[in-house]
Amino acid sequence: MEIFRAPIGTHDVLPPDSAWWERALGAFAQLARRAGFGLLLSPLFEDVAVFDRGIGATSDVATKEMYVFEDRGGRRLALRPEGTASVVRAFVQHRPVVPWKVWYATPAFRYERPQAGRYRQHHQVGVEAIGSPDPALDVEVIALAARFYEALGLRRVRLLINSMGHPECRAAYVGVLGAYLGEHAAELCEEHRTRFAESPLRVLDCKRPACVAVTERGPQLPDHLCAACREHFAAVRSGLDSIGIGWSLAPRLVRGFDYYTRTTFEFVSEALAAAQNAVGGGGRYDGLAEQLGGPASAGVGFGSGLERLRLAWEAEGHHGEADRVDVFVVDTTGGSHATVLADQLRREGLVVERAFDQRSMKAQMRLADRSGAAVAVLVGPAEAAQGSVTIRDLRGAAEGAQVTVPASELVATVRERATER
RNA sequence: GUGGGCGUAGCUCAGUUGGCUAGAGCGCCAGGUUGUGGUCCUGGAGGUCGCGGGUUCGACCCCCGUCGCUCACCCCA
Repeated sequence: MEIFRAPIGTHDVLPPDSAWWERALGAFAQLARRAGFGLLLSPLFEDVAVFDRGIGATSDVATKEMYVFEDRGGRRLALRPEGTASVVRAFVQHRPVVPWKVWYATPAFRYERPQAGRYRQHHQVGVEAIGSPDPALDVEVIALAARFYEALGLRRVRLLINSMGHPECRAAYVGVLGAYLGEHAAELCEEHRTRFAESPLRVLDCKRPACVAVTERGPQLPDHLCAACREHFAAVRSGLDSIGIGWSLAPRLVRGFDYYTRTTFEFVSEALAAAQNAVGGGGRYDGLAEQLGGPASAGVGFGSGLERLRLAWEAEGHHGEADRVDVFVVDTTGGSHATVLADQLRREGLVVERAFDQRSMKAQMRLADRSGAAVAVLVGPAEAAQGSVTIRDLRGAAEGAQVTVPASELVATVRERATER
């Protein structure tokens, strides 16, 4: 019999590692709600065109990394490769009151060769705010991301920001950049030497030393913005300053999706190797809703990869903690008392574990110890006969001490002893 | 899609120039006399040596293929 494995590039997250995921998702949900973002649930797959038109039919993600399939009705669908396009599609479909602020947590799929920090299915949390060009919204979105990383305990995450302008001023810049690259074509890397004209902006993103040397001396995006875009960008930066969020200007930061306008940003972890150091990113996409058939609507958002965040978190020296157990019920009379006692204690809000399969007392005590429980509640023939329970401290100063009390005093006694640590 | 490294118990790995019923540590299970965990001691379960083919008297060890894992490039979270 063949043993099945998770498909290539995918992975299971099991306890105790999954405890970190619970904390991360919980922290994100709380921050998003505090900032007025509501949860959006949307389908994992969409008409391929949503992504083609959304993230740009020429981007790598759309051309060679999408999980495209046909359903039984002949519809061409794709598993979502990122979060934003689906949200904007939902916006266009439902036309909610603006600004529409939503958060999401979702898997994302990209058909590419897996490596460290890169998977075929990864998971993102993010927010989108659609319907307003106000730079205060850019600030709110970026701040949410920054506070999220802080909440996770990440200290070595840096914010890089840039502005790509609106379509007109960007087009003007692309013209200037293209001309400049043409003059220095011979100095570019092998790939871009002949291909720079197809997409001059992509050259800015090239990490090869040759291209970096040329582009860092060339015309810079922020210097070619129109007055309105310049003003918007300045407002975003001063907004970040006003709440103490540090940033670095990254004039050559051009993100992989075609929909970005004006503000673009990326959070990178200094604890991770440069190849996969981006833990989150986003920006404005003021033309995207229109692209998907909706009204002209500004929008801004970000997404963050949970696997990357976990890697960064570990690289910063954090380590996982097991799920906490408050009480372990040991029952040597067959297990029926444990059923009743565990239920009673759980209804009191305590985290309660117990043994199964009628194991020996020694085995149950060993499990109790390994569970990390503060106290064990023991029921044997003697307790069962007299309607009492024995409560034993498993850790702390009183470790090893135990008392036998009437069953009616179970909750009070456990509370008193379990909360000491 | 291209290239490098690796594939032996649940996990981390040993396994001598191919040759006795394939090992260790950890983990797991059970004991160490009277109902009580952590340390210690003893014992036990658990492996088609990724899979298929080839060379050989004989292969975990050599050759070929294949699948998988991993790292890198591209790009991204």
